[in-house]
Amino acid sequence: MATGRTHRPATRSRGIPEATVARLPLYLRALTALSERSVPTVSSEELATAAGVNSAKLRKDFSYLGSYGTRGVGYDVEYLVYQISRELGLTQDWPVAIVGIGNLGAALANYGGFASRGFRVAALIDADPAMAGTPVAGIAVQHTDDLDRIISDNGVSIGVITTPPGAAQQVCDRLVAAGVTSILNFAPTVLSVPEGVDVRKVDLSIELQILAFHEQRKAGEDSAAEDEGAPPMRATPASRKGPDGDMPAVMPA
Amino acid sequence: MATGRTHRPATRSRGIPEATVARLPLYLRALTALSERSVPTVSSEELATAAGVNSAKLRKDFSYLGSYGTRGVGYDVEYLVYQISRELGLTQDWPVAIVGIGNLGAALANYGGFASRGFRVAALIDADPAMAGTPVAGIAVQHTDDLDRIISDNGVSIGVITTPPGAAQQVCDRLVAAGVTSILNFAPTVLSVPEGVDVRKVDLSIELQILAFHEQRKAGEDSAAEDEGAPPMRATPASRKGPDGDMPAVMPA
DNA sequence: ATGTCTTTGTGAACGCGTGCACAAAGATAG
DNA sequence: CTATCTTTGTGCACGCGTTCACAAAGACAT
Ligand SMILES: NC(=O)c1ccc[n+]([C@@H]2O[C@H](COP(=O)([O-])OP(=O)(O)OC[C@H]3O[C@@H](n4cnc5c(N)ncnc54)[C@H](O)[C@@H]3O)[C@@H](O)[C@H]2O)c1
Ligand SMILES: NC(=O)c1ccc[n+]([C@@H]2O[C@H](COP(=O)([O-])OP(=O)(O)OC[C@H]3O[C@@H](n4cnc5c(N)ncnc54)[C@H](O)[C@@H]3O)[C@@H](O)[C@H]2O)c1
Repeated sequence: MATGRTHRPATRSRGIPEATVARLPLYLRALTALSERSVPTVSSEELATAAGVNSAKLRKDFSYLGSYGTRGVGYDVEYLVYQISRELGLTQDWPVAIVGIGNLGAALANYGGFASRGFRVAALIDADPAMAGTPVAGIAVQHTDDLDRIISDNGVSIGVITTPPGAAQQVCDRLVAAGVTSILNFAPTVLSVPEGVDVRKVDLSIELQILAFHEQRKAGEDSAAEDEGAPPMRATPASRKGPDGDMPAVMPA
Repeated sequence: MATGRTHRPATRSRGIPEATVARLPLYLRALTALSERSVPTVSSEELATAAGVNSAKLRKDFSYLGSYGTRGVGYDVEYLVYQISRELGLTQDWPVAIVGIGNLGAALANYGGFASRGFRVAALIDADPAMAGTPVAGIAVQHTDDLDRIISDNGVSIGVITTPPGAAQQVCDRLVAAGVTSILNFAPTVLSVPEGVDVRKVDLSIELQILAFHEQRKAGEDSAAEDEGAPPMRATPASRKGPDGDMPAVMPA
């Protein structure tokens, strides 16, 4: 088992804070909408409202990219769209491979907004031999055996994992070995990757649990002193187990 | 149009930091796996590795919940599973409604891990009349017209939005009006909600763009001085400006 | 009971992100 | 050209989150 980094070391890329990078797509989306309405310029206040952020934060974010605004006027929409697109690397084409074409993988493959910004679904890969050749979203599913070649041939550097949790680490290792350096992981698994590989995870279950936490707090504020059930002192509280298992799948021994 | 909060004011719930809350599900998942292997106790070091975090961070996180560890030994797995579950509100049942049963909505409805931790898909709602009555994942899809009643009848407080972006705000407003106070939004839209309503967003496009940014950086490190294409210098000189009339496009009127 | 050894719980320092508040910059009018 | 007005760009302070490092706490052996 590879002793890889689990956490990316807060790269602080070229002076642009990570938090800012995460907001750039938000600005870009709002700006694109303005562009489509042929709005020539926009103030930081207006744009901030559209993006749902503080205007000072937005100005500071833009200041990391350079001084693209005009005082007294605002920002030129088209110019800013171009600059942010370039900064995010959206002016070039990014071939993406999706591994695990089940419910979620198929939905992603069918997703139109996927390809709208330079991201192109270059390959669909699944371990099920029965799926090989079957077209999903107009693309024939290919078998895992050829993963290495598929990644190389298409120059894929971004991989999307939508396999069951138990297979995620293995798939991840193979993707990385084949040359993938960025992974978007939908499986509820902590992935270990070598230095230099970025992993971002999308975890529906975690999101819901965070919501539930706050939800419980809201409900508990009124009925303050609520009796708690007896905490099991060293007992088995009938742990409910999911059908999916939700296996973290990290560390075998 | 309601002037709702877009940002939750960093509630700082009962002294537990938001960052800690976001990690609790991660710990819970690792602990559940240990529990299924009948591992009785675990040290902060081991658990931290399994969850992919720093051990000091984990201990500090747990310290917010109370002193549940034993020095020299570690943490009792079962007990900790129970405590975290209770803290997250997972000991109770959370009926969830999914609105917009398309590619993504159907995938979510079919997702088993959804129901594995107290979250129960109570209703599927869509605006398409043709879908009304059609069973998806064993549940009949209901029409948007009955949204209000469906939410009330099932006591739904958590709503999931998987409609097209244009419909998201409207659906959100109706959900909130019906009593929903937590929303998980998959549509690429900035939602406005009144105070007291939590919104979390899952945005695939943003994740990919963040990956692309770092990917570009990695690639550009070697081929440093790359010539940029001609940036479009100021398209329209802008005669007419909409100071307040031009709405930023994200929120449909 | 005493000593040793392991691991927790936390004080303290540090760095990052956020938001205020304002001076500088430029547009626009007279 | 000068005055006024708008909006950017940023210095600064503050709070949150992270991490180090270690004393205290308990288990376990003798
Ligand atoms: N469906 C959802 O809404 C949803 C939501 C959140 C998270 N997830 C997670 O996403 C993942 C996929 O979910 P799903 O509902 O699509 O599951 P699924 O069972 O429908 O699809 C999984 C697919 O992966 C393929 N697969 C299995 N092992 C593989 C391997 N080693 N290499 C390549 N392909 C392999 C299977 O053949 C199958 O087609 C799971 O980890 C799940 O926990 C799903
Ligand atoms: N499919 C994906 O993988 C994916 C990924 C990321 C984001 N998204 C986003 O998720 C959303 C849904 O994506 P999708 O691919 O499932 O789209 P889809 O078109 O397949 O499904 C949308 C569904 O919403 C229903 N709908 C439309 N207006 C409605 C309304 N007012 N009330 C209730 N239902 C309504 C439609 O009838 C349809 O069934 C979109 O906003 C999309 O941008 C999808």
